This record gives sequence, C-alpha cells and structure tokens, in this order.
Amino acid sequence: MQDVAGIFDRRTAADVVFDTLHDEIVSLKLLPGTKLSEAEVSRRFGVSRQPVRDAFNRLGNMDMLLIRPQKATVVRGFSLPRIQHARFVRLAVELEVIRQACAVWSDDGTRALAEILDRQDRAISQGDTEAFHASDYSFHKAICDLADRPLAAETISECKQKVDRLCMLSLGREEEAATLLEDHRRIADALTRRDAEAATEAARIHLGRLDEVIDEIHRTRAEFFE
Amino acid sequence: MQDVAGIFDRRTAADVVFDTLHDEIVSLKLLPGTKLSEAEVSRRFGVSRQPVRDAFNRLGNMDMLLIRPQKATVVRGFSLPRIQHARFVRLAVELEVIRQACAVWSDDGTRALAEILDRQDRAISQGDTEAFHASDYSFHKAICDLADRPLAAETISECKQKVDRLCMLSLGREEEAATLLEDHRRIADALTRRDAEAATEAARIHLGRLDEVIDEIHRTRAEFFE
DNA sequence: ATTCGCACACTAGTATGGTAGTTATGCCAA
DNA sequence: TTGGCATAACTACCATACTAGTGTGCGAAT
Repeated sequence: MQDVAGIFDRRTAADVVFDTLHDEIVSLKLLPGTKLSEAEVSRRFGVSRQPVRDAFNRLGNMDMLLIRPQKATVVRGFSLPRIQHARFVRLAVELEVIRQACAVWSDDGTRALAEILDRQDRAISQGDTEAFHASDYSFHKAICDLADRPLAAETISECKQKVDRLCMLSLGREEEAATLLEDHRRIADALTRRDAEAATEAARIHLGRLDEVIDEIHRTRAEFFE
Repeated sequence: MQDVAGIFDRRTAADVVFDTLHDEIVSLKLLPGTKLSEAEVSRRFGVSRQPVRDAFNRLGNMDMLLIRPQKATVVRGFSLPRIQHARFVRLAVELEVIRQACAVWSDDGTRALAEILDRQDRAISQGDTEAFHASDYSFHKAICDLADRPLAAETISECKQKVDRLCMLSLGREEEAATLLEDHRRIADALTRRDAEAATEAARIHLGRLDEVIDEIHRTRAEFFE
C-alpha cells in the first residue's frame, strides 16, 4: 500500500501483457504467423485469460494481431500496400510540416537544428547507431515543433514504427548514416533559406531512400508478407 | 442468444455494442462528458459486462472514451489541438494525393470526376443534402483511386469523421454546398490540366473553408471542449 | 453549525467456468 | 492404401463472481 511508485502509475496486468507482446512483435521476437492462444499466454504471464484478452484486442485494433473468432489469433504479417500507405502518409505529413515551418521560420529554428545535426555528427563518429537514430527522430520532431505542429510528430512516429518493424528484417545498413545526415543538412539549409521548394524536394529524397530496401525485403522475405 | 448475425461475418455481442455506441457518440446522441458504466450498458444491451468491456476498450483506443480505472468511463469531449491535427493530416494527405494524381492523370480521370460533379449538381438542385455529402466523399475518394492510393481515402475518412462529429454542433450551413461544388470544379479542372500547383492551391482553399466554422463552434460551445 | 470519520455504493480489473464453433486426429470401411 | 466420418482437442466468446480502489453521504463529535 505504501508503494509510492504504484499509486499514480497504475499498471494493470493487461498493460504488462500488452506492452510485452507489443515489444516482442515489433522487435520480431514473435514472427508473423506465430499462433497465440489466450490460455497459453495467460499461463506464461501468470494471469487469467481476461487481461490477455484485453491485450489481444488492443493489439488487434493496431493491426498487429489477426483475431479470427473461434479459430486462432496470429501475429499479422506485413502487407506491402499498408506499408506503402504508412510511408505515403508520413511523406505527406512531413512535407506539409516543412512548408508550414518555412512560413514561420526564425533563427531559433536554425540554431535548434544545428545543435541536433552536431549531435548526429558526433554519434556517427563515435559509431553510436542508437544515439544516431534517437537524434534522427529529434530532427524530424524539432521541425514539427518549430512548425507549431507538435502532434504531427506523433503521426510521423506511428508511420515510422510500422516501417521500422519491417526493416528489422533487413541486414545492417548502418553505413548509410552519413548519407542520412547529409540529407538532414540539405533540409536544414533550405529551411534556413525559407526555401520550401528545396526543403520539400530534399525531404522527398530523404524519405525515398528506403524504397529499394523495402523492395529487397519484399523480394527476399516474401514469406513474412500476406 | 443467437443474434440476427450475418452467416459469414460473425457479429459478436461486442461488435453490436461497439457499433451502436460508436454511432451514438459520433452523432452526438451521447454528448461529451456523459458517464458510461459497464454495468449500466450491459443491462441496456442485455449482455454481460465482458463484451461491453471489449467495446469500451476499442472506443477508448479511438479516443472516443476516456477510461479512468476505478473511477468512471466518460465520453470524451473535443480537443481543439486534436481536431486541428486531424484537419492538418487530412490536408497533407489530400495535397500529396493530388500531386501524385497529376503525375499519372489520364482522360479516364477527367471523365470519372465529371460524372461525380454531375451527381453533385443534381443533388444540389434537388436539395438532397445527404446525396451531396455522399458524392462529396466520392469525389475525394475518386482522386485517391486515380492516384493509385486507395488507402489514402481511408485516412482521409478517419480525419473527416473526427471533424464531422464536431461539426454536428454547428447550425445548418448547407447553403454553402454550391461553394463546395465550385471548389471541386476548380480542383478537377486543374487536375485535367495536370497543373499540380493550381490543384493543390484550390484544395487548400477548399479544405480551409471549415476554419471559421470550427472557430465559431469553439467559441460558442466551449463546454464540449476539454 | 461545522467538521471529521467511517460505512456504503459505486467504479474497473481480474479470475473462473461454461458454450459454440473450428480444426486436427484417428478409426473404420471401401 | 485411401477416402470419409465421428470424435476429441483445440479456439475465442460470454456470463458470473469476486477483488480492490474511489467517491459520497450520513452521523457523531466538537
């Protein structure tokens, strides 16, 4: 009862099951097609079937699980149309964010991006891929904030998540970090010049770099697609 | 208790509760702030609490219900930032759809849009607002299909739904149907000319027409916002 | 009259038992 | 050996009972 941590942050059993399964699906510890049963998962977590059911429903709503009544529940595979759609939405949002950022750009924005680009540069020279990805996200989020569209970062993140799950299937391609940083520099420069045309064009190229990666995954790992 | 369920599409009790509540929330038969209890709703539908709980969870995931553990579950009010974000995402997607449609435009597209515009024209002269709204949706969906981005129509529809729920609070503004049709004509013309710049600019104006309506609702119906 | 405290009526979360529907299995007959 | 059918072994769905946390209102004490 005196557990201070647990009072405000009430984590239900369903939350634990949901978070764990979510992580395992995204990180591909659970591969597409894996069959999950309420009873089995409830035994694994030491809870009853009800919280598991709640967690399944949430994951089902997010299209991560396919719940077939009276049949079985399986981890959903990738759908190329849906992946492409997620990328399309991200592109569309990101471009419009950039346009609006250009309209309200100030030196504050230039300074904020410069700092993030420095962080990315350091991450690359130190070979810290995790820090690189974190600052990559910071870059895009900063533009959203500077465009006065903070919620856009959430939408972008949701789209990115779906694509990232797929890209876990790819082999290491971290050597391209320098290219991505160069893209960011081009976008930042165009924003500083308040050149929406150049900024959006650079963003198109930046976001298009995954095209071939995804194509390759689709070809070589067809078994994970549905 | 065998429902009149579809034979192939098994409609569970949770589905029925979800669909009904969803409709009532969207149509504002259930106003923001209305308290819903699992027990009460389960009595109303003549089912146990479990399917009601499933339905609540789904609606909670969609941000239509706010589920506060051990306290109560209430219909969520409107959040101006979220409404604006939904409109922003719709704008961004719609603009990019138009750009891609321009890139692959053919006479088929021109013909398809012309037919839809005729339907809208007839709906207006007959004063059939429902038919007008239906063909309005058809117009935007047709552009998505012609741009080879059918899923974009779903995203647009989701965004539109959130805004529409808010606009149910507005008084009748149907007199503007002619203006909206004129907007559509301008967009269609620009697409026919494959003029992406003009088409997107027309779309910006078209989608911006709700600005004042929403502002007014926010001012005069502040009690529904959170 | 005001305030404190406790009982009670609520809430959502969890556990468990049972039902209907689907799939896999294995036996029996051809 | 193989095809078809009965049956067992799953599945998710639903109902009921219980737990624990929260707000409210009444009564007693000041």
